[in-house]
Amino acid sequence: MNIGEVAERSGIPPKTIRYYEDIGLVRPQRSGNGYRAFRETDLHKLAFLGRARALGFSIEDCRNLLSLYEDETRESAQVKTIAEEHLSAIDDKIAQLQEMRETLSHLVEACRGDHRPDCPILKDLSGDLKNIR
Amino acid sequence: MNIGEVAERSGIPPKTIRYYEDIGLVRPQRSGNGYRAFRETDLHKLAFLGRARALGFSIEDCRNLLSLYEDETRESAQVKTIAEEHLSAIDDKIAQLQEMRETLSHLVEACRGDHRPDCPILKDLSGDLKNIR
DNA sequence: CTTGAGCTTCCAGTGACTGGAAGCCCTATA
DNA sequence: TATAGGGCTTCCAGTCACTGGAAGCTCAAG
Repeated sequence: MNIGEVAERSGIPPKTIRYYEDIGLVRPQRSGNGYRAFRETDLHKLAFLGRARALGFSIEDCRNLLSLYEDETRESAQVKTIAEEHLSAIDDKIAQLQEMRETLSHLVEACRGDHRPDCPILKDLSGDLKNIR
Repeated sequence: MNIGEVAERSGIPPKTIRYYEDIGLVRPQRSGNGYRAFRETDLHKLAFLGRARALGFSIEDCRNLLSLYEDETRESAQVKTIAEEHLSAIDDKIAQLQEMRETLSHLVEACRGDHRPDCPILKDLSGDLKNIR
C-alpha cells in the first residue's frame, strides 16, 4: 500500500503519517522505488493512533498505548492509569473553560453592543471591578 | 519601573513581557542603561492583557481589544463581536471535550484495571466495536 | 513522449510562550 | 576598591503536533 491509500483508509493525512514515521510511531517498509510500503498492520496502527488522538491523548500517551497494545503481557491497569489521568486532565480543561465561559457570557450580556463606546467588557478587562457579576 | 516590578505588579512574567514587546503589544521606553522603563500606562496595559488572556482571548484578539480600549470613538458592538465569537469558540471546545470525556469515561469504567491483559480501552482503540455502548 | 498525479525530502511556520547562555549594570559589603 | 550577587540585556533553541510549500523523482495513461 502506498501512503495515499493508507491515508484514505486510516483517515490520517499523508503529511501526518510521514510525521508519525519521523517520530517513530510507525515504521513502514520501503519499495524499490523509495516509496513507503505499508502493510495491513501499519494501517491498523495508524487507525489506532487516529482514534487515540481523537480522544485527545497526547502523542506520548499514544506511543505508550500502542506499545501496551502490542504487549501481550500488559496489565490492563497500566492502560487504565493512562486513561484515567487523561480523563482528569480533560475534566480540568472543561472546568477551566466553563469558568471562562461563565465570566465572558456575563460580560457579553451586559454589553449593549451598539454604536456607543461605553462597554462593560472593556471596563472589566481594564480592571474596573464596579461591574456586573 | 523596571521589568521586575512590572512583572510582580501585573502578574505577567518578565519573559512574557519581553515577548509582548517583541510582538508590539507594549512599547516601554528605555533608560540610559538600556533597561526598559515602564510607565503606569504600560503596567495598566499589561494587566489588561493578563485578564484578556485569562479569559482565553488569543493574542490577536488582545491586540484588537487593546486598540479598541484606547480608541475613544469605538463602538461597543465591535468589542461585543469579538467577545461573542470567542465565547462561541469556547462553547465548541467545551462540547468537543465533553464528547471525549463521555467516550473515555465509559471506557475507563469498563476496564477492570487489574493484572490481566484484557482491556476494553485498547479494544476500542483498535477498532473493535463489539464493546460497551 | 508527454502529462499529470503521486511520491520523495527538506525547510519553515504555527501560538504563545519558556529555558538557557553569555554578558552588562547596579548596589552592598568586606 | 574589589567582588559578589541579583537584575537586566539580547539571542537562540525548544515546546506540541502538525501543516505548507518547494524541488525533484516515479509511475500509469493516453
